[in-house]
Amino acid sequence: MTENHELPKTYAPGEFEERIYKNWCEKGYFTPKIDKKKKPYTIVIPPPNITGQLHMGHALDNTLQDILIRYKRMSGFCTLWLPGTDHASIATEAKIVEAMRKEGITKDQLGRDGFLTRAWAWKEQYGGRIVSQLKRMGSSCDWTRERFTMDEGCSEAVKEVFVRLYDKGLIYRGNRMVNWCPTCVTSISDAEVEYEDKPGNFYHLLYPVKETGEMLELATTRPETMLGDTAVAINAEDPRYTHLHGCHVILPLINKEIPIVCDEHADMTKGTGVVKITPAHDPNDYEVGERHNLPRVRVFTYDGKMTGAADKAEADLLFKNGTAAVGEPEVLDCGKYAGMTTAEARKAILADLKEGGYLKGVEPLAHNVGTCYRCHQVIEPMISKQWFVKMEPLAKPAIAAVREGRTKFVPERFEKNYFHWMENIRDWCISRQLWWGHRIPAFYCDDCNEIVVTKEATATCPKCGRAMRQDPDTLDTWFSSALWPFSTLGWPNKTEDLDYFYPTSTLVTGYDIITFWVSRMIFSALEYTGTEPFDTVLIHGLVRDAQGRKMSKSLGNGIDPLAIIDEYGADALRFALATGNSPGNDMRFSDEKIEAARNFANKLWNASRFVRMNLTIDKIALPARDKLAAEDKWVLTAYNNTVKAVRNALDHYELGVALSTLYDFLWDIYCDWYIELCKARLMDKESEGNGIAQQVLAYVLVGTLKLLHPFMPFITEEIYGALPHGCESIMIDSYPEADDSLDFAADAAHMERVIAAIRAIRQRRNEMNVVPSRKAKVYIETKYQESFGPETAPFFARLASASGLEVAESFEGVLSADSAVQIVTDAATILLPLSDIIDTEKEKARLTAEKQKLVGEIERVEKKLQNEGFVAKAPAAVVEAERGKLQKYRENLDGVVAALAKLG
RNA sequence: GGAAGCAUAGCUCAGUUGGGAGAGCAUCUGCCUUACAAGCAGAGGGUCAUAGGUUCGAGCCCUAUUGUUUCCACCA
Repeated sequence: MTENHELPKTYAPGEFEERIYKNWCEKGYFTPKIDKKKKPYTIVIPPPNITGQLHMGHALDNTLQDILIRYKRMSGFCTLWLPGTDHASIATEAKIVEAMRKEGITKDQLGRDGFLTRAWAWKEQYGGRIVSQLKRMGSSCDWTRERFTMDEGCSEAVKEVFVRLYDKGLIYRGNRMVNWCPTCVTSISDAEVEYEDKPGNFYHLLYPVKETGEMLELATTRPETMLGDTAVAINAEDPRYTHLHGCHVILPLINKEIPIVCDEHADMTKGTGVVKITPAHDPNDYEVGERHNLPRVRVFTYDGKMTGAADKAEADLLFKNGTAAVGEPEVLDCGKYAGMTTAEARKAILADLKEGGYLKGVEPLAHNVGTCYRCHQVIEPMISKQWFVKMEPLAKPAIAAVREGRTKFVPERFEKNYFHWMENIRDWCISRQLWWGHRIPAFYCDDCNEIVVTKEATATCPKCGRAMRQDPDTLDTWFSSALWPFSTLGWPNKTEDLDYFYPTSTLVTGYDIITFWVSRMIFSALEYTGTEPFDTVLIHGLVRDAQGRKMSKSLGNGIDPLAIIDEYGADALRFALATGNSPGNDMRFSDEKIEAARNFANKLWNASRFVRMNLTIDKIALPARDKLAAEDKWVLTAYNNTVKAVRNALDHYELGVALSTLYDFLWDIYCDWYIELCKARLMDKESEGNGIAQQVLAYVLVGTLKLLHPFMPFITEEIYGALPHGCESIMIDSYPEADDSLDFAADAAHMERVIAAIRAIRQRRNEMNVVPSRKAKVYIETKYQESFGPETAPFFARLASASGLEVAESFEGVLSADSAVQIVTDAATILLPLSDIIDTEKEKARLTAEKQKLVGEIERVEKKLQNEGFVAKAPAAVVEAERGKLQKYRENLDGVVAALAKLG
């Protein structure tokens, strides 16, 4: 036990948060010692991007994780919260390229090695920033185990997985339709495409039919793709076009003959029922092309321009020397359009179509177009040679794991999202045309087209012995994130950490990355480790601004968590994020919320200061039960109920509920009532009661601090250190457990009567505008005289402006009705001799109104109790509670009737 | 087109086995009552979106409707 210290007068979190965090680190509290006798509890952090700064989403995510991990640590688990960061390939590369652009340097000028050197320097510079920001939040991560998705171990795991999947036939390379971002110059996966509504036009074109000479009308939103058309489709059932089966159209502008095919894709109910087919630049058309064996003609370059002679020559060479892979598209020399951007080409082509009489009309049309989730530019469907993961065999066990409850989502409804995605899954495009990331471990022989996939850094051709060339592409950043729960614990090696801490316990993340990340971790873990990666996925929502808008850079409405910490303290920030937050729901962050949080911290601080000031004991030990006063038993009962409620809420991931339970207990029960009730005993230094009050005050306070510690780690540690304490730090002390020997429900009822009387007196005095400085004697007529013993007199004096207390069965003949205000509760009638301000008529009216109300209540309850269905079917406890209510109402009514009778 | 969430006090939101609705902020009244004015004591304010249903009993469960948000798919 360290020496107790005084608490400064004002709550100033800036004074102690940093010191406390440093001490925790130095003591090594965050680093678990593997103990086979203890149960492990593991959380792996969702690794923030190295490009990032801490934002409110991180703050929420990490607050929730820290609450769980601290709760479990104090509950005796061997806890590991494993931190780390993500290389975020496309996001980081984009930032570095942008920085280089400002210096006038391009990637090609720098070269791959030069670029990577620069990227690692970037990582060194910015990667640590977010870590130090997490520390300011109070996150109790084990920093000795910090990882990075591109560190040696994680990279090893990535290679291992790639090779295994390739050998198993679950990774393949092929020409497929992919989402292509011409701005980032890379493919992106389906999950990375975001659809946005953009205004556009519907262009009605006319294609001449070769055999009949008629003009066939069709509509398109993207006329610039027409040069790549290799067919026109109609529906076989469409009576309008039966005569065209087997015919051809002449593609305008380039006079190319292409067939009319019958395909289900052509929808008779839409437009003219005719659709142009561009297999190289539209996913649906691609499939039509597959079904009808149509040629694929590419007309766009990978950086968003129209193809020209050089592009055609390059592609033709592949076909000529036989190195073109299956599905390789032909390339068109777009002639006069070559080199134009797609936007320029659209304009030029439309002008030419119009001139040739091939443009029938234009109508405006708002439509949804896919955009890149990083740069928000329109994505271009392209045929491209990429690496894919075959998803179906991997998805099946992942679906079963959740369906069978081996991994649970909280709240459960997110399972539906998960199933929907998993059950409709398409193969995962994992190659990216980027440099920053895990390079694909595939090697090619330029001579004999041999492919070798290996974990080695180099390869020689097994056929001709020539040195092989490594694939220049890197892997989707989520490929390494998918391995995070086990790669960080040492997999594929059999490490002690992996053996003990894996599978992990809880994953905490936002609903926005369930498909990107959570689902991929689940199928990856099942495939490689044979077990699900975590027991429970706790999903939280987004943090929005005070108006409910998403926080975003473009709106400029982001709130910086670090600025909040500077102004209000990390505990206040954590409180504001945790309180009222329910799983899966978005929340708003506002000044009012953070101020309320800070006020609560201040309340706790001052209550503790008060207790500390009055403390002369140096060890906390609950006094013998028979020494306890009624108010002690009352507060201990409430405290014990709070322990139960908080633990129950935490065990069900209802962190917000747990916190508001603590808020209510600390503020309403402990501060507003119990401390006030103790003041009399505390002032009387000589009495036995003084020591008793100290003990109970301290016991309940320290217990409450421990309950609060996971939510507000700094302030609770600081106060704990100033009070008699059992451990060198609150964070390694034990979390309170319910103790039913502290349940004094029967004795607490006495206190409830006193409190009800005090409340009634205050209310009456307030209504009558009696200032607190005017004291009045309190006469209590009651049949519960043992509840209002002489020891309660100071309560009335202090809390109800009483100048004295008299208790009797009746004061008939002592006080007349017009000389005292009559206040009726169910346990007592209270008389206040405030004769000069009594208005008898008003008193009558008030009591009559009360009587009416009580009669109504009694009728309602009686009716309920006479209902046979209710008495027979409702639980006994509910029926009993109703009977209790009825009795209270009746007692209350008797009092009111008697009071009225006295008034005449 | 498919799915999900939300709709409760003026505002922001809690309300988990269905048993007479709560908090914070705001408003009004009165208090420097020696821990705290970032506070204390009180007050007002709600057909729990609408319409049905199940039940002895519905804010909570079921159905439909309206408004709103989000996700997924598609839009030639």
